[in-house]
Amino acid sequence: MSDAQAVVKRPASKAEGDERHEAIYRAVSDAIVEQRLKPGARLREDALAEVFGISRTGIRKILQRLALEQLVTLTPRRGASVTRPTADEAKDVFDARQLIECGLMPDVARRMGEKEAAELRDMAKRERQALRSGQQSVAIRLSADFHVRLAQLSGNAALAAFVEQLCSRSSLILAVYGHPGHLGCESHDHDDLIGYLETGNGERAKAFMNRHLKAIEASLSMVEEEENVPDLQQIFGG
Amino acid sequence: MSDAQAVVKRPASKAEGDERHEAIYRAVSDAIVEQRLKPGARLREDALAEVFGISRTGIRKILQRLALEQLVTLTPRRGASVTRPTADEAKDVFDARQLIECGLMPDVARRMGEKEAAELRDMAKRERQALRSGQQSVAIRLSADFHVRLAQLSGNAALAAFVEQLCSRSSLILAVYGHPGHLGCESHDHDDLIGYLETGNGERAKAFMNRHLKAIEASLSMVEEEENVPDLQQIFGG
DNA sequence: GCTTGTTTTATTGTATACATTGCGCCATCA
DNA sequence: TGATGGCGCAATGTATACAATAAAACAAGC
Repeated sequence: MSDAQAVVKRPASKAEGDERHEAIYRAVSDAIVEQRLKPGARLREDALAEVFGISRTGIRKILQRLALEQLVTLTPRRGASVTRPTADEAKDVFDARQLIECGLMPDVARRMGEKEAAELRDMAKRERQALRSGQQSVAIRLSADFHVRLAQLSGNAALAAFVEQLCSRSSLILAVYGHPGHLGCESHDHDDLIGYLETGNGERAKAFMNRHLKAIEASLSMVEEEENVPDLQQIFGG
Repeated sequence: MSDAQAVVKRPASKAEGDERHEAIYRAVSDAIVEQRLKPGARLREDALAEVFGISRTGIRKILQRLALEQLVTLTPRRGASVTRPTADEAKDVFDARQLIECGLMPDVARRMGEKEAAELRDMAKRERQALRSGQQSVAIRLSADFHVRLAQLSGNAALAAFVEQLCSRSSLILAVYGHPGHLGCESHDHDDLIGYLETGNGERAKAFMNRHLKAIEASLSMVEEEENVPDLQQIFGG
């Protein structure tokens, strides 16, 4: 195998295509979760294609994936935009998180080791730091990552993937219904939770997670913003 | 507006494209869930494109959606094939169903009305009939539909969609690890469950669903079929 | 001046063509 | 006779070109 003359022209032509797509997907997904792309923002295919240096074909694939995860909304002939969750959807998402994340706590407590606890504590610490230094985007991301990592520790990949989706959607919900400057997760909540899990107290952790999520949901102001010109609609709708 | 000469050639060129895609998606999805496409079956883009009369572009979109739902596996440069679930995945799926479907039972019992009960009874009846008349594919589908409909009755769209995915995957799992001729759900189990739900006995229904799912999982023979020539792999892997 | 109809433009939907790559067939050699 | 290497084919990955359509800008009439 003569590897001296082999690949010189394009190191990205081989199998990096998939990696690149994955990277672009994460870039867009991160921007949405970190609320740098706000709900309602339009995502034009041409613009994305130019920014990331690939064709519209690849962009469409990524957009469809994001649409299936409910992070972007694909309107026929109108294109893609960051999803603006409705109040109903918000309730469903938090109810789902309550059922699943709480239900997972006993398993997590059972599988919790020193290494895992240390990793979680590090995440919680970085989240607090980001919050203190005013890096809201970073804090939001770390908070979501914390919940996702927790679900992953349960050992159930299917549920972990679903929790990941729910956390991403929660970020959108906070962007729409949350009070500005008030992040969902209280700064020390996550540390307290780690404590319960470390001691193997699954039921305690479950109850705490329940309160934790309820507190986040309660902090939202669920006001569906009314249509700008609803008068005509009401006339015909009534 | 002279509409006499306008559109004569193709009445399907307008907005039916989306409907058509949805129909094709369902056709493939149904074939997989009903086990007419067995795990491991290859799904060539050209072949599907020709069968359904659209271009590969549309087929790829559908294939990617199915891949995100874990019904088909997309191997780079190798194409699509019906997913063959591993034993680990099977365990995760059934654990997830246990947590979610059982957790939903109280809500379902609360929202259960006469109309809903009648609909469920009809589904259960048709399932029994299909089972008796040897229509295995129909029975499998109706059984999955029953569980999905149940989840929908909880009122939580996010969880219902997830349960739908899990049920589809369960069908694949049964195809691989189930005993031939022995369907997952016992014929009268679903009727019993409806009874508990009708009387608003959510906790009873929850416990019954728990046993029901456990019974299905227990009926599987979890033998991972070993690789044909694993010796070399083990030498290098170890 | 505001509304309505028309044209223009910009953006998405679809198909097809080309490049790339994995796989099977076949010849050759031990 | 069996294994190995090369070769051709078939299938996917990607980009681009063309068609369809909705939004917007603009003009005309009430």
